[in-house]
Amino acid sequence: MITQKAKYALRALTVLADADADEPVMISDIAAQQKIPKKFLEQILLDLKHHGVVASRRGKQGGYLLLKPAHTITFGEILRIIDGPIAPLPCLSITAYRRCDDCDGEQNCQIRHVFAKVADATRKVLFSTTIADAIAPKHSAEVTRLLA
Amino acid sequence: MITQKAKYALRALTVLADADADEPVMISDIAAQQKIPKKFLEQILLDLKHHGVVASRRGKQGGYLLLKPAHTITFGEILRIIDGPIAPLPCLSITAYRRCDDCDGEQNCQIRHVFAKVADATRKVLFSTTIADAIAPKHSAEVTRLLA
DNA sequence: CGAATGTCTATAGAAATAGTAGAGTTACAC
DNA sequence: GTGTAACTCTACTATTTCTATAGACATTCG
Repeated sequence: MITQKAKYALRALTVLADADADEPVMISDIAAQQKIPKKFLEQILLDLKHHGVVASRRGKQGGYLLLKPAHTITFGEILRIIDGPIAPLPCLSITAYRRCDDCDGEQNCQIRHVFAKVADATRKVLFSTTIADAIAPKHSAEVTRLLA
Repeated sequence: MITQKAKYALRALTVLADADADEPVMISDIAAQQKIPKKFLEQILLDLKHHGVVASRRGKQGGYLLLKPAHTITFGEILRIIDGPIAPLPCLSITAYRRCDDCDGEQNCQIRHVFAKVADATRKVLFSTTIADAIAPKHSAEVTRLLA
């Protein structure tokens, strides 16, 4: 299961992707439109900002906007930022590798082989699907094919 | 990430699969061999027993054994028992479906479409890989093909 | 009988999740 | 140049989940 926070993040990004590229969208508007607790959303967007996904303008007429085109923002990228590693086992994580202290010998680990396949399959989907695909489902098959 | 508990469960099952089909293996032996806290493993095996995966014998010369052949016990089945739903979203779970209260209209949910693909890909691997595959990695490709 | 083994329930500490609170900073409008 | 509407940042909290541990009980074999 992905966290609620990740779901909020992805939905917030679809709102930004739907908006004019140069028109900031206020946190309150995103929160209202997607039924996200406003203060919680603040944290999420700030996090995304610190990771270079979105930009913000302060003060009146402020708000958030995408820092790069929607079709370059993948689901996998966002999930990594919000929920952490994609991999089902620490010893299979690309970004946060950690040895399993209870299994000796990764080559021999009977579990690892199976979950390596799971991780591959999951990554294939998550990193070939973008925010742009999400807001234009009709288009997604085509984009997926282009990125394959 | 799968839980430590699920990892323990899968590893314990590989031990049972490796043993003689009619020779019960003691909890202590499994725990020692796989470095699993014994009392924790007790709970896990009991849980697996209640779900019809393993059987047990009490008293001296007691222990646990598989209730069905190793090649019929899938990773997905075990993960469901120990960790719960496979699906990344409650509204995509087969065994524990729950409506997302914040998204109105599942057909329109932009997130759901993507994670449905993730769920499919994950299930494909998890339910076509068995404990038998885990203990005989060389054989796994063939079995996977047969089950496909 | 008695010792070895599984059964069951309860408890507990640590971490993660899902928020909430509030003081601070910036920038536009007037 | 002031006020106010917005984002920024840190801290706090309640709830749940995870990872065990403890101990009394039941069963079986020798």
